[in-house]
Amino acid sequence: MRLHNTLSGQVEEFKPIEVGHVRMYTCGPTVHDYAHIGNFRTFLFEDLLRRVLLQQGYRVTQVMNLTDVEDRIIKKAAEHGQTIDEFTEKYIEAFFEDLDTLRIERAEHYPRATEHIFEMVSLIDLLNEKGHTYVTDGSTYFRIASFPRYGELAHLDHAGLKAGARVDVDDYGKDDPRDFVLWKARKPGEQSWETPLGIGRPGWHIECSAMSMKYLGESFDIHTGGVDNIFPHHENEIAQSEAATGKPFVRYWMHAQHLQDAMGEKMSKRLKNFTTLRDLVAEGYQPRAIRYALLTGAHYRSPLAFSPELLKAADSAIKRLDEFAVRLGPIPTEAEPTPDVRKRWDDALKDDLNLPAAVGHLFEFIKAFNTRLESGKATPEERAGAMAMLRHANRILDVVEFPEVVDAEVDRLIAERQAARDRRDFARADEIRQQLLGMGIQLDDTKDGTRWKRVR
RNA sequence: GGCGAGUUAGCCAAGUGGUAAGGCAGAGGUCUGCAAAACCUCCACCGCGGGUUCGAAUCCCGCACUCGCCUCCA
Repeated sequence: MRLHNTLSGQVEEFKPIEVGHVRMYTCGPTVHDYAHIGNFRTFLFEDLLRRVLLQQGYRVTQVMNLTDVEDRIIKKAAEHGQTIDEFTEKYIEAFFEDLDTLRIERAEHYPRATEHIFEMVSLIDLLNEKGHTYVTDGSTYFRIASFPRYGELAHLDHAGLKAGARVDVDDYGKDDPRDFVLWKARKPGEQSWETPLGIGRPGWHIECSAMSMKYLGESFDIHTGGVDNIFPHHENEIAQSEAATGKPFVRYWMHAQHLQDAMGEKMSKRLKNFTTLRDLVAEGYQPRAIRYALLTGAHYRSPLAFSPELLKAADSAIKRLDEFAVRLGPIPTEAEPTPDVRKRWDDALKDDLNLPAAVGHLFEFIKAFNTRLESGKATPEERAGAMAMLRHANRILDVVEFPEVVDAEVDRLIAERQAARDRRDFARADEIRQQLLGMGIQLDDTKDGTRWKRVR
């Protein structure tokens, strides 16, 4: 298995620290609003990574944080006259609903920042002891000058950082503009925690270090997020984690590219050019088409422009997969996937999660196998293998609807209609077809007889 | 200004040295009581200009354009 590592900028052979067990931390949502589909592109990339690792036989321990204390949350909660918990509850709930809608597998842990204040304070304490911090007006800062390797992940050198640095955009004082805040002193009206560091609240970056190390250890395998997290968030995580433990923090950093709007601009809350999952579902798009579009529309490291056309193409492609399943019919699933196709599929995914290529191989196979089915050459064994292959692929894609095994009533009506057709009573035949359609069953007449499938 | 990614058919997209996967859309055909599906066929000289090579979308140089990051945005 090969994965792209932002640290080296290269695709590298993946080897977990513990043989057969992958520990990964996936940066989760800030629950100040509904997540938009750009956010979900990243979460789907992480779902892909998780599923591929599992399919490769790894045990996976995945942690996804819920950032529930942050500037926007504090501001909005105050505007609503609510506590942080009251305000974020709705969006946390919505987030999990959205994960289900997109069939994103659950991680093992979803730690919340507000429930790990103690761990964060402990970590900051450790940084204090080791001389990486300073305090100004009750806020604690990380001194970047104390961590020479700073900039390694984002490939920025200190000089470059200085050139790009702006002066103090927030209200907190720093010795050096590059430094970042670990603990923010309480400001009037803000929810705060009373700790040995003073009354205040944690900075953003420290939560991920504290929570990832709590659940995964001081060194773990994979840490993911959107590319916008590379700098400063992940860079800061490395600095504070490694400064505290003296150990390598993360071995493989993986980042998903952005989803763009139809104009090719980054989708973001700030630009107000975003779409939520809920909007799309309300517009009548199938969730599985959204899943398919975001997952296969482009390799995860390439930008993807989102458009209605993309969704429509996804919808049609899924229908083709459904149709293939219907055509193979309800058959046993114990068979092994068609070997050569399986190999091409697996190899593509093992090559830095190249799902677009894998899907290409799958469709190539489907096209060829349809030809065999058409000519009547496909053996029952081959059909079983093809079905197993489709199921194998669908363990990653999770978009196909497989035909149900039997439905006696449907079979009876189909037989009755066939009898009508045999005596050329097409009026009766069409009547039965309409009747079944009313039951959500669509009939397809083929050379091999009549097939049926459920329609929406 | 610094760093990085990218430019492949109408749209999306894979492809890192041997003369372009796949999906969507489109055209024609086969099949068919009808419908739908399926199948077959057709549809790209890979941003521009040089260079290396027997041979380049793939390597090198230059140019153009797009996008991202450069302090709390997945």
